[in-house]
This record gives sequence, C-alpha cells and structure tokens, in this order.
Amino acid sequence: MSKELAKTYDPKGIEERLYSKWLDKGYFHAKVNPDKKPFTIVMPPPNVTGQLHMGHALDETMQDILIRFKRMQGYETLWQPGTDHAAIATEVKVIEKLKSEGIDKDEIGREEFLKHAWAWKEEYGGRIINQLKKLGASADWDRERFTMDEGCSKAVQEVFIRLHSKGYIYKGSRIINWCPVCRTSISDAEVEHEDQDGFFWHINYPIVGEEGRFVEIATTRPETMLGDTAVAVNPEDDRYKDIVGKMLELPLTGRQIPVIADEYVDREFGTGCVKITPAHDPNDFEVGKRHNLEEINILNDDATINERGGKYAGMDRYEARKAVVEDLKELGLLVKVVPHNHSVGTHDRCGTTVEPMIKPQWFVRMKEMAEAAIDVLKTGELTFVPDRFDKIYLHWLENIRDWCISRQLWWGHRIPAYYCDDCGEIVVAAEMPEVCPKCGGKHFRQDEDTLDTWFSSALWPFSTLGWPEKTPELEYFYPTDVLVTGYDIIFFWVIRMVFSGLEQTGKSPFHHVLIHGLVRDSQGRKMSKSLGNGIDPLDVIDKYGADALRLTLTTGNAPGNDMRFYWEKVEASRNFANKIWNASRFIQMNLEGSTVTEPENLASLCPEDKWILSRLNTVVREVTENMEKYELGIAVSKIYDFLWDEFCDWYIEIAKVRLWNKEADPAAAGEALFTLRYTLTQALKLLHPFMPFITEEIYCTLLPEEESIMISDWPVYREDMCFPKEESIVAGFQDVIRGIRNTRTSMQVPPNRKTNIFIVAKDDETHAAYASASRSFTNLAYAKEIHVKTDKSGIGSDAVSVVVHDAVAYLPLEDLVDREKERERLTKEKERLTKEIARCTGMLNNPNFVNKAPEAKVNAEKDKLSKYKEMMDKVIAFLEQLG
RNA sequence: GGAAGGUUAGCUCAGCUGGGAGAGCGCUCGCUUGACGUGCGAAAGGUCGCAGGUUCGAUCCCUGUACCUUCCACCA
Repeated sequence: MSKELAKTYDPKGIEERLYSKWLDKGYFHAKVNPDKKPFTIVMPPPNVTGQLHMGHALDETMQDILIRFKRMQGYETLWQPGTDHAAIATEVKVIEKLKSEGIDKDEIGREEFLKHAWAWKEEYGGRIINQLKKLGASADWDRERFTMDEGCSKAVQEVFIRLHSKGYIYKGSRIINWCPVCRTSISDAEVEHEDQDGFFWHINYPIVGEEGRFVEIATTRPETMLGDTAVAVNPEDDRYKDIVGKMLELPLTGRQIPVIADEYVDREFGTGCVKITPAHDPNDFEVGKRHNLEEINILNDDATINERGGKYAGMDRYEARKAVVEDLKELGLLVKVVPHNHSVGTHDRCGTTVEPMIKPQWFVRMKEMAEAAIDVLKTGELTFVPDRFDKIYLHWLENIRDWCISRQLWWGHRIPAYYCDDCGEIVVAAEMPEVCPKCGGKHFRQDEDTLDTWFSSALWPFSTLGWPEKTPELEYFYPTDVLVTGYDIIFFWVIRMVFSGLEQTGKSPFHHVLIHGLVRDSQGRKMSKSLGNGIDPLDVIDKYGADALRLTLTTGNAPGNDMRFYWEKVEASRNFANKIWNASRFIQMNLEGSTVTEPENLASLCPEDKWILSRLNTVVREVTENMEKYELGIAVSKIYDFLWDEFCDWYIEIAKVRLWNKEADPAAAGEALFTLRYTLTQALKLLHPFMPFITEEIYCTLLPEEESIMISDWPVYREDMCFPKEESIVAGFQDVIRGIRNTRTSMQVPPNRKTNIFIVAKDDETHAAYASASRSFTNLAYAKEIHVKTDKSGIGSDAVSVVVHDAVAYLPLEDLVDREKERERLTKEKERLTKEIARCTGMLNNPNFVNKAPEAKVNAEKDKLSKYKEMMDKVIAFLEQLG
C-alpha cells in the first residue's frame, strides 16, 4: 500500500478513523489471561453530569500513556472506565432543569423525581465518555460501569451491611455540617474554610442577682446566643474563678444559664469567656457533652430561626443577626464591635456558609480502618508518587473523625436501614424485613436518606470487578497497579478507597498513587466557570488535534506539580507532530520504488547508521526506565529531542547522500532506508503512548504489513545495537560540522557557496573513521567535497581552520577570508580553551580531588586536559600564522 | 497554629544516584539547501532567592532566612 502523505499534518479525520479502527479491532478490551501478567488502572469515574475539562484531559492522558505503554510491553492491560452518579451535583442539576419546566421536586415526590434523574443520566451520562474517546483514551469500554448500576449498588449495600454488623457504621445524633441551601448534611471533607472579614461582637451577659455585674463574651455569630446554654471560662483563669457556678441571664430570651469552667477556653483569646451553644458549634457541642448541657436547636433546615428563637422566629440567620445586635444595643448590653477576620466553613459545592447542627445521621467509625490505611503506607504496600504526599495522607488519617455518610438527597444509594413502625427498631438488611425481630411488628419504613457519593466511589476498584462475587476478573486484575489522580482528591477518594479496599478485600486497592497537579490558566489561576478562564480540551483537540493536546499536557511537567496552559505550548506540540510527519513523508517518498536492504547483521552497517541505532538503543533504555518510574515528562522530552535533533536534523541529512546516489549504489541506499525506517518506527513506538494517533498513522504507512503500532512490541535494549565507537566518530564529525557552520556564519559566507573541506585527523585510526563517513557529511558541511588527509600538504596556508579534539578541518575560503574576523574567532576559541585548561588543571592539581574522587572522574579530567592542550597548541599556531 | 511545594535565561518550566547549567516560546542575524518556513543554520541571554555548613567539589545534601503558592487546623 503506497500512500501519498500531505505536506502538513492534519489530525482531523485521521484521529476519528484510527479510533474507530482500534475499537473495531477490540484492542482496548482486556480478558482474564493466565498467560500474561495483568496491569490494571481504574479510571476515576467522571461525574455523569460533567463536561470534559483540562483536569480530566491531564488525568486521562497520563493513564492512557501508562496503559498503552504496558500494553505494548505485553501485559494484559485493563483500564476500567465508568461514571459516577455524583449525588449532590446531579441532584442540583436535575432540580434546576425541573424548575425551568415549572416542576417542583417536592411536589412530584421521590419516585417521580428519580425517574427524571435517570432520564437525565441516560441523556447526559454518555457525553463525557464520548469526550474521553476524542482524547484517544484506550479504556475497556465494554466494561464501562456506573456507580449506581446493579453491581455497584449491590457492593454498596453489602459494604454498608458488613460495616454495620461490625459496628463500624452507626446512627447517632451528633453535630454535623449542614448546608441550608442544599438542605443536606455534608462531611468534613466537603467543608471548605475560607477567611472572611467579619466582626467580633462583645456582649454583656448580666449575672443573676448581682445588679450591674456582667460577664463579657465575644462572638462572631451573635444570633446563636438564642441557643446558648452556658458561658465557659478557663478553670485556671483567676479573673473569673469567683463566678464559676453562678447563673447568668441570657439576654433577649429570659433564660438563665450557668457559668462553667472548661479547659477548652483559651484565656488569652477574646475576653476569656465563651458563650456555649452546643447545638450550633462543634466545640460547644463537646463542652456541652462534658457538662451535660441542654442542646437547643434554634435553626430550621433552611437556616431561618425556628420557634425556639422567640420573636426572631422565621427570620433568616443573617437577618436575625442584625436584629439581635440591634436589640442588644438598645438594651445597652452591646459593649463593642471589633472588625475580625475569621475562617468560615462553606459548602464546596455551592459556597453556602454551612451551619453546624445536631441531627440524627449515619456515621462510619474511622479509627480502626484509618489505622490499617496508615499501616499499608508505612509498610510500602502503598506508595505515593511523588512521596511527599505521604505526609498529607498520614496527617489526614491520623486526625480523622468519623465520617458522616447520610445525605438528605434522593439521587444516590438509599440507606438499607428499616424502621419498625411499631417499636422504632432499626433493622439493617438487604431487603425490607417481614417481621420486626424486636416486637414482631410487620410494618417498616426504609430510611429516607441516601449515601454520600464517595461511599460508592470508595469501592470502585473492586466493585467494578464484580465484588462481592468472587469473579475471575477480581481474582486476576485486583489489586490494581496504579491510581492516577490530582492531589485535590486525595482526601475525598484515595484515602477512602484505601481503607475500604483493605477492609473488604484485605489488600490495598492499588500499589502506587501517581499524583498530578492542576492545569491552571496562563496567569496561574485555577480554571473555573465563574472566572470564565477555562480552556475546553475539545476546542484544543479541534484546533490542533488530540496528540498535540496530550503532548502539551505531559511535556515539561513533573508529578504532583501544577502547570500552566498556554496556546503557544500547543502550537509547539503541533509543530512537533508536523515535524515527524514530514520526516515520515520524506522516508515514505524514498521508499517508493526502492528496495530496503536488511543488513546481515547490524555490525556490518556503516558508522553513521550504527551511530543512530546506538543512540536509539540508549534512548530506548532510558525512556523505558523513566516510564517505569512514572517520569513521563522526562521520558517524552527524551523522545522529542531524539527525534527532532538527532534523527531529523542529523541522521536524515546524513542519509540523504546515499539516497541521492541510489542508482549508483542501490545497496547503500537500501541500508540507509532500512536504518531510516527502523529508527523512526522504533522511536514512534516510544512516542505512541503520548501521541497515539499520528504514530499509528505513520507506522502503518511505513510498515504496511503491520496491523497497528498499539499492539506492537515495546522496544527493548539490545546488546548488538550498542556501538560506542561509532558514536564517538559521529560526535567528532558533529563537532567539525558545527565548527564549520559557525565559521561560515561569522565569515558571512553565503549558504549557497560550497567549499572544499580538508580534514587532517590526529592518527591513523581516526583518519580511517573520518574517511569512511566523510561523504555522508558533505551536505551538512556545505561542502563541495570533504577530503580526509593524512597531512597538511596541498592545503593553502590561507585556509580557515576549525580545531576539534581529534582533527583539524580546513576551509580554503580564498579571497573571502577576512583575516581580522578570523583572528577574532580564533582568539575567542583560545579564551575558551584557556578557561577549560585552567579548570582541568586546577582540579588535577588538587591532591584532594585526585586522591578522593572516583578514578573514572579523575581520568576523564585528564583526558579532557590533554585534548584541550592539543587543541590549544593548534589554535595558537594558526593565530601566529595569521600574523 | 501546623505542614507541603516553589524561588534556575525575557516568559513558562525541566534538571535522575552531588563532578563542566537545559528545553520550549520569545529576541538577534542569515537562509526559496531536492521532508518540513508548523522549517534550516548561527548567536545573544543565567551570581541556579539570600546567608552559613558538610564535601576535593553543591543548582542538587544539611541549617537558617526572605518572599510566593497551596493544604490542614475548633480558636469563640
């Protein structure tokens, strides 16, 4: 199959065509295969409601790179995809949609609402998956799962029941974070603390029976005083020792509350007296428990004041705050108002200030499972890349509190708990019980609440493989190998997967966690909807192709670090794609009507060919090592440099001479073609995980008998492809060429003016090496011909000389020589050599260096010194000659 | 109040186990060289935040310090 390639690479059409091909061939599908080692990644399930953003693009690209790499290495690779029901996020969107249709959630009721939610899921659930496909993601779509599908739901139920029977899940009335807008409880992890400018209101609480004596408290939330049930002071605080035990009159309510002593109070802070509102502050709640205080809830679910708030009932919390302050002022009890910056908890979904409230909720007891999760990191069964995230993980787990898992939402897994209508007994079971085990009653109601969305995603690595059934997949693919995710999701998801995996399966759900940073805008800001600074990955793909986007996201980035998005970076990536496209086009054009000559063995090839193969060999080894260590950015930059600098800028140019002389020497041209094609296709394999589309297109064009690069073998280091001597010959030649180009530029010789070049090598061996490769370099040196000679005879004394370590090249430039410029150039060279010689000499004269440094280092310096000295002698001689 | 990361060329960032500072973009000069101007060639540009220490030798290790970013934390 011969194919005419376009002059510039256009990813449009190609990407779609190739993706369909891969899907049709079933390359993405993984099967249980005892003959192969498995390699598994579970995809962090994107929200069904979501749209692909740069964060996904980065995350999925990194996973796809690892998956494609391992697939080529011969592993049975499973990339397990799916979507998350995203409880709150989806519910909010469905409510909004219904609202726009004039439908009220509460009016239609739970069942009807869920119908709408599922319809939404059906409509939009596939959207993000299709977007992922545009990126080239080679996930096993046949195994796509959803956190609320039958299997995952069963896993959720099973885990709930198990944890409950073990006593790790319990129901209790405790203080939780309440979002008054979403009207649900949320977990600690979902509370975002932000500093806000507010006030410190200092208020006098009169002491009962002591006319004119007050206790001054300070608060940032004066309205909560309606629920105060004590004032606390530090037991060691001499200022207040005498009032402990006395009663205070709580202004505006007429209630009397005691002064209590508790260690919690910081004497230094505020007035040293703290109002205690057990129902609306987590610390006060604890204090209240210690002192047996009444808990007075003064808020409704929407954060308006309830009937316990007396005249303030019905007011919004902020309205009430104003009113309370106003009334206190009138009573003369407001001492002062001080501006105060303090941290306020907000709901990460909607930004609403959360209210701590006491509510009956379901919790997961964390102590034991957290310890297990800590152990598994300490023993090394689980590792973070980079490892600095260890501390973050450990710190969170060491300070973890019980996890509030119940949500007052409809979209989610309903809690499998049933209440007996007759006696109130709670039964946790898979099905609604027939008979109450306590009273024999027959009527039950299921708990109205659903579970935190992260409860189900915590099970993702094993629920997707069929757990709790003992499936062959679970046996084979679990535990997974690496989890790839952003650092922003460690608490929500990674930790919960680890302890859930350990608890349910006895194993860490993955061995490594590869952490990446955020993709920020060009100014370093987070991309966000509200700022409108987000870049749509699909836009990038549309304009430059998925390969360019993928390369952009992986180049020059280290694990765990944030990166900035620039369109210029994408352009650079696009340019690279075009570069290799054109290199391939060149090779393809030359393959037409030519015969590729497979060498008998690689050692019989010419030095230039051996050089590039040897370099390729090194790159293969290094890139593979980098990939194994998750150093994707380093790996890809090595491939980039090899392909552009060494292969395109040097090797292709070197090979041209033989291609042009195809008629005269077809065998030589054939070997050049062999090396060109081999080197390129091998390097493309290394590049394939990063740029899957263009590599596939080129690979199949150059090797029509191959089915696909993505199922080809990953290159391995070969002893028979290691040619250090040839590497050194070409390195010498490269120095000569660079020197010549440099000289020509400084002499302002026009590029079209070709000259003769004479090279005098320093010994016979070098001479032979230069002689054998000289012809290939003619073009690169802008030479008519390169004459490799054993001595200077016949070279005009006015020739410009270029000194390298093992040879001198002469350019007879005749009348073009500007002696002044030449002197300048040689003087500069002399200065450089002087510096180098001084450096080497300094090191070698230092007995400490010679005695203590490794021998190899010392010898290397000695070699360098002698080379520099030889070069120096020659440069000085040439300078003298110039007069 | 804890903790982590950053500080390297004009900009954005790499730099593996300490041994002569790199890339991309930008800038300057030259180029219709038979794959590519999304290109080729040549150059300019850095006290590797600051101060100490360890070492024969430090961008890299240690200590301190300044500034920036982020995370965690109940300071009413």
